Amino acid sequence: MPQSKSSNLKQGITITDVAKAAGVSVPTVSRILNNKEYVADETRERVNQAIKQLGYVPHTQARQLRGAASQTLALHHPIESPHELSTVIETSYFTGTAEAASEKEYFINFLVSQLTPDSLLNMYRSNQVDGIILLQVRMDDWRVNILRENNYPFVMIGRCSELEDLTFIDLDFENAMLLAVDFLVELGHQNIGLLTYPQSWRKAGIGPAVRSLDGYKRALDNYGLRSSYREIGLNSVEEGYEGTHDLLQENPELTAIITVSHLTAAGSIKALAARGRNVPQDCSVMSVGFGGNFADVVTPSLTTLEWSPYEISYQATVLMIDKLRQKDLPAQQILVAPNLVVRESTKAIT
Amino acid sequence: MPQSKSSNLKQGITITDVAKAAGVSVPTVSRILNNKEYVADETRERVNQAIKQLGYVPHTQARQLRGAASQTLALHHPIESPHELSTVIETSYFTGTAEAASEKEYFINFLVSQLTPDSLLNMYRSNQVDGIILLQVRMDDWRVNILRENNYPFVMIGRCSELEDLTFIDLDFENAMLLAVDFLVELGHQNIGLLTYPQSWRKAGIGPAVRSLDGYKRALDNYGLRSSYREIGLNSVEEGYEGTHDLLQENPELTAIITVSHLTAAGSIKALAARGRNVPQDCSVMSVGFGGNFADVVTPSLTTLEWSPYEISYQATVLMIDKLRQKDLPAQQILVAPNLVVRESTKAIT
DNA sequence: CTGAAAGCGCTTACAG
DNA sequence: CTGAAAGCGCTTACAG
Repeated sequence: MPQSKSSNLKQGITITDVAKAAGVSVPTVSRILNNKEYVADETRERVNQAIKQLGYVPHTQARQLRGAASQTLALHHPIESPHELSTVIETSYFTGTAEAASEKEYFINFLVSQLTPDSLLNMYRSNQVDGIILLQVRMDDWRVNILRENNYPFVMIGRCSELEDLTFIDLDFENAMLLAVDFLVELGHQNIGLLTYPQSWRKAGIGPAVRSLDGYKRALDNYGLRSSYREIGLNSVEEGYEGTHDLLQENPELTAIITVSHLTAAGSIKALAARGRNVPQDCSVMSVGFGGNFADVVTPSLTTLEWSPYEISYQATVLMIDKLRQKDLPAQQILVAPNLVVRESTKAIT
Repeated sequence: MPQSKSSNLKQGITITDVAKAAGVSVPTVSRILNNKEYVADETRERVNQAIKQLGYVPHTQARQLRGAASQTLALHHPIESPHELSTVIETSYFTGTAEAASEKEYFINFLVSQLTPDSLLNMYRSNQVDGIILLQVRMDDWRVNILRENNYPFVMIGRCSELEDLTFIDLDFENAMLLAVDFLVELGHQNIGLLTYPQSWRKAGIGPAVRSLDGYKRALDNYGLRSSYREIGLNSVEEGYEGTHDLLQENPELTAIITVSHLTAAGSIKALAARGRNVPQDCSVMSVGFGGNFADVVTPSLTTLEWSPYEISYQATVLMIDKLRQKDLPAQQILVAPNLVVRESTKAIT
């Protein structure tokens, strides 16, 4: 097929062309495009043939103009540097969201630019999005406050403190800690340490940080055990390494360590090795966090309590779309329990 | 602020409202919005005030309707199941692309649905996208063929065989293998094995698979060394584990193994340990692939030749946008060399 | 420097 | 069941 000049690329086939070719009016074509009733079968067929023959595709923006929705969602993680984003967000968040959106014929935008209250509202006002999925929600979150106030649709992955009428799906961190401690106690462990989220996160009211520590403390309380934890970074092996040294300095009796990321768990195992303690013979290590390939890469492979970011983001996206399509839907609030996957890094006390 | 009913949410402030408030005509507001010349300073100020006061934001779709571009890009990886996508694509691909697009005021869509020739063309015809960034390009790639034939703009991350007038950025796999072998030979290694991409990939003409093996063979030839490789999967520790056993079965003399993913490298180290060979004392292992946290998680930490998917996808997106903005730009063709990061898994022969 | 008019491609009432 | 008319929110020539 010979190529046409690039100048006439943009002016594609329009609905008018189709109408002409089929010998009908434009509204009739529109009706057929939108599967409305009251169209003669014979007409429908003629028009569909014209559509096929001309290779006609409706113009996305024109369809959205009639006061209609943009059919677009956005996913937002509040982080300053987009480059950093790669280290804190799982690929599966993107693919889960994209997949659900695609299935329901929505578009999805991933917001990476610094978002201000104004630019957030503008997303809605400019009809760029119909709804936004919020990640990394704080107990008191400005995004939630402003969207609620303006009555713009959104859902949270995570949750804030005032939840009335709000739709969210969250990982049940508190319960996860209870499960982790239960698991370890059952193996005979009595000295269980924790390497958890940074103190700054907890002070900033970031859910996982607050709830993980709460859950851990509560679990140890239940068993009458002594707590022993460090609040550290979670995105490097290094931090797990140092945190473990500090933890053992403070409490050398530890026979089990819980971490909140697979990276710090790896560091923990390395630090134990450096102190002549093999995992799992001399100390158990388990990680509470997102699944993925990390757990198998570590030696010994990591016992985990894990969530699937794919499933969660997929579900969040479905919640968002349901909410948009059914205005009167009551708020949905979902807490997801993690799956226990026992690998090699934990062992019963003998 | 009291909440309004959801029914009047959609009808936002329009350009007409602004024009009225400022006492000017609609085109005048439009000119100011678009920074055109010939506007009296006094008028401009009055209008800007009205805009601010009303919280006006232009309607995205309406702007795009005037025959204009959609200002939207898409990223496409050809995979059947979107769920699988999480395991083959790095987060940084998304964030690098999203960041570059955002900076240049483009939107970006990540295509996860099964794409057919028709749906691919429809993306352009419906004005959903102005251009597409292609991942995982095959030597003979139907997407490339069809887009080239229709003269629609695209860029590749990777490259096909017929490159005339095509813009791409690709990882230089062939050179990477030369560098890896150079590095190991310099450490005194003479028996260097390779765990590379699946044979099916190579047969399908997927670039990295073809070029990595070529590069490896050529490098060993240069040094007059014997080649010894296995074509395996690259997305699990397991496959590296078994591939290494097979490799050593065939050639027990190996003192160094190159892998093409950090996951298989981890498996390789585990397999060597199972055979009583410690890394790096008894055998060196190095991985040629994407950077990220994996390298540090592995014990011992992995020596790598690594690329940054963030940088590469960022750059690809810039190439795409440049191409769209400057129609007469000549094709850009960029080959990226990997960075050598020496960690603990390689060692000189003593 | 500014406004009246036309039009982008489509959909939605309204007649018939 | 189908078409003529109006309009979505904006931009682009064209006058003045």
